[in-house]
Amino acid sequence: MSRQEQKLKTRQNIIHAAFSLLDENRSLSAISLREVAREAGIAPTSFYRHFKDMDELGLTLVDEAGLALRQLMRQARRRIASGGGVIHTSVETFMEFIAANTNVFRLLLREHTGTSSAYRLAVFREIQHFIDELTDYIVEKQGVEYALAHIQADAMVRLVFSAGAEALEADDKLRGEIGEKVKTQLRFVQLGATIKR
Amino acid sequence: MSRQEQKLKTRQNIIHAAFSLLDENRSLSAISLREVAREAGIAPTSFYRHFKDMDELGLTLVDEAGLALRQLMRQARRRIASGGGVIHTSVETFMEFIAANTNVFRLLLREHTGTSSAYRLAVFREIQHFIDELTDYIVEKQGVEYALAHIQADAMVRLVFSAGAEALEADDKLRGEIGEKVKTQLRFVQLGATIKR
DNA sequence: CTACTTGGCTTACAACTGTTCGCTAATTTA
DNA sequence: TAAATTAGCGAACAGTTGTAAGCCAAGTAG
Repeated sequence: MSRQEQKLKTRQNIIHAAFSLLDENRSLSAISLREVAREAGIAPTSFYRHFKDMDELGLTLVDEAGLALRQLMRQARRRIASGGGVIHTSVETFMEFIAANTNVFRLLLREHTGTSSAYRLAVFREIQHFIDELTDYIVEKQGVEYALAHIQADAMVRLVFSAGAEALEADDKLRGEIGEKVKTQLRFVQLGATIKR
Repeated sequence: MSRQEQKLKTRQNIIHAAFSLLDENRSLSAISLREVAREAGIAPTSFYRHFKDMDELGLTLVDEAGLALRQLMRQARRRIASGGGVIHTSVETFMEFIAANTNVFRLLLREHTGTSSAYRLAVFREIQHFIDELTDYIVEKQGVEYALAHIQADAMVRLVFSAGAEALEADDKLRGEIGEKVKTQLRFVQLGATIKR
């Protein structure tokens, strides 16, 4: 294994270790450099060969989470194209994402209202990107004017993220109910935004 | 000053000190017992004369915040009774609350998705109470059936809290825009929930 | 007046933190 | 092959943390 390869692998070990520490009781600001190093199987001082400090690692994790979010969007669009209601399919896809990437979603959710303004901003940007894409979709498919579509998309994304937060703590049965509830709420928003007045 | 009075006063000093430490960069889990003691002007060990540990103090703070939230509701109802649109008045009242009790709202928001499940549950209950009250109001005023009213209230509260989170980081001008946006979103939800189908 | 209770203090300790320094061993470059 | 680079390590540092033990002084109860 070449030097570069080895270094990259260790770097990914660190990232993976950090994610695994972000369970339901820990936020980025609550995990220590030494803990991450321990979990990654390296000496504390070796951490510095890969990241300047914990903040730099944290921003990297937020980036990774944002990447996962964008993949989620693409997957949802693929599914919608192959039939099925838009709201239904989107919510189902989102709920599956949360179940499969719990700690990734938890990171976004927690740091969105967390103690580091840099993290907050980074997460905010990722969510904004999410809203923008949905806005374009609504303009295209529903023929709503842009400003209104943006407000609609904003509401929808907020409701879905909020439902996701609730789902994080719920068991399978409850998750199903949460999914149905948020679908109803999204339909309310859609109806309210497109109704002739 | 009697012994009881003195003790109560110190206890409130501690609570006040804790709130003042909960600025934009600190959560409950990020403030230490010693810090609170320092800010309250007592020795670290004296803290134990009033609270078993930081968790007990934290739950007390959440309770206090919940109390403030209920006062907010009462104030909003009073204002609505004396005229003005329901959505408009509610959002304005809420935004004023955030401006005047920033750290209190921040506490609720942060611990809602925070690292302590006890705090999360406590905040969750306060918000649920908020939703229940709004549900009753909707049933009474709009004549919507209970289940539907609850879903509507749930969506509205989530949107308002989410807007509040955004407002926390915004300046006055942006806060105004956020207020207008969430009003529009609430009207969407209301329209969508009450429309004849 | 005396005895008791108790809020607050000082001292102390072990655990943990981030970070500096200098070394080693192995890959890469010349 | 010789020289240079560098990922990783161990030891050590000063700082912070929560909390235990014991003392004191002042309010309270008899």
